[in-house]
Amino acid sequence: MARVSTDIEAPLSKVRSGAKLELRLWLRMLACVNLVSAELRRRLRSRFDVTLPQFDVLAQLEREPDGLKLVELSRRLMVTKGNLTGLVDTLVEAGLVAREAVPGDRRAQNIRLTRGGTDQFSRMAAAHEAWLAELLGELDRKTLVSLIDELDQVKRSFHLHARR
Amino acid sequence: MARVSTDIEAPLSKVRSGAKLELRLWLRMLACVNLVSAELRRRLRSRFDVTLPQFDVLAQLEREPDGLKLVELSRRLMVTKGNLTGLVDTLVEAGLVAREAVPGDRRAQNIRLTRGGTDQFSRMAAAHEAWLAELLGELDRKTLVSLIDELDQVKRSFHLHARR
DNA sequence: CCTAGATTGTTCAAATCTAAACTTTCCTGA
DNA sequence: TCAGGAAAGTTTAGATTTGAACAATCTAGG
Repeated sequence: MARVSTDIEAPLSKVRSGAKLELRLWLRMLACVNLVSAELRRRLRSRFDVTLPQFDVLAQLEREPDGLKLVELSRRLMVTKGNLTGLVDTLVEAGLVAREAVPGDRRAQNIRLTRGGTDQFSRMAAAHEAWLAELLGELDRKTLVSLIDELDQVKRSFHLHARR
Repeated sequence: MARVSTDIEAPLSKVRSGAKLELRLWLRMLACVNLVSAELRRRLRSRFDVTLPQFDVLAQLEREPDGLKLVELSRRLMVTKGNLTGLVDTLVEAGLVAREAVPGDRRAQNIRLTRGGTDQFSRMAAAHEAWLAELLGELDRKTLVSLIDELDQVKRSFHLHARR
C-alpha cells in the first residue's frame, strides 16, 4: 500500500539492514547513549568521585534555585520515587543537598542544593559540558541542530502513542 | 595582554553556542532513550514476563546462531562481565540459553539460545519491533534515515575522542 | 621449557533501579 | 461534614549494574 519496500532484492544475509527502520534507529540511539553514558560515568567518577545518577540529581536541582519536590524530581529524571529516596539520602549525608518542609503540605518535601552543593556542582557541570563538546566535537552545527529537531519529533511521536 | 586569546576566539563564536548545542543534544538523546526504554520495559514485563536486560541478551544471541563468548556478549551489550554472569545464570535456569565449552580454550564458554529460547524470543522480537514501529510511527522515512545517519556520526565522533 | 603478562569468567561489595505495598496527608463532592 | 480517592514519600524484595579483586588459563618471548 502506502509503504513501498525498497529492498526487494536484498539478500537474506542482510537481516540487520533489512530490519524495520524504526528498529535500526532504536538500536543506534541506544548504542550512542550507552557509549556516552559510560564515558561520562567513568570521568565523573575518576575526576570528581561522584556517580552519574548523583550528578543527574544535582543537575536538575541546579536549574531550580528554589528546589523541587521529590515527586517532581522523579518525573524529570524519569526514575521512580523509591529510587530517589535513597539517592537523596546519600546526597544529604554528603552535604550537597538539603530537605525542607513545604509550607501547606505536610506530605511533601522540598529538595534543594546547599551552598556547598552549588559550588561543587558548578565545577562538575563545566567539565561535563566540556566533555560533551569534546566527544561530539566532530558534528558540525547543522548536524547538531538537525539531530535536536529530529529527536524532538521522536519525543512527540512517543507521547502520541505511548499509553498512559 | 593576557586576553589576546579572546580576540582569537572571537571569529569562532560558533564554538560557544556549539558547546551549548552539544549539551542540549545530549539531554534530548537521554530523554528519548529513557522514555522509550521505560515503555518497552513495561510492555515486555506485562506481556512476556521478561526483563529488558534479559531481552537484550536474547536479542544479541539471536543474531549469532553459533553463540557468543561471554566476553564478546559483554562487549556488544556494553555491560561488564560480572553483570552478565548473573544475567546468563537466570536465562540458563529459565532454559532459554545454554553454556557450552569452547574447544581449545578452557577459560572461555560459548553461550547460545536453546531451541525453546529461540522460539520464545521470536515472539518477543516481533512484538518489540511492532511496538517500536508504533511508538516512532509519526516519523517519516526521510527523518528515520536522517536520524540513523546522524547518529552514526555521533558514534564515530565518540570513538575518535573517547580514550581507550 | 618457562615465566611474565594478557585474557576469561566468577565473586564480592556497594550502589542503582523497578514495581508494588504501605503510611500519611490532602482534596473533593455529596 | 465526611467518606473515598488521590497524592507524596517510604519501605521492601528482587533484579541489575559497576568496579575491583581474584583464580584459572592462554600466549609469547627468551
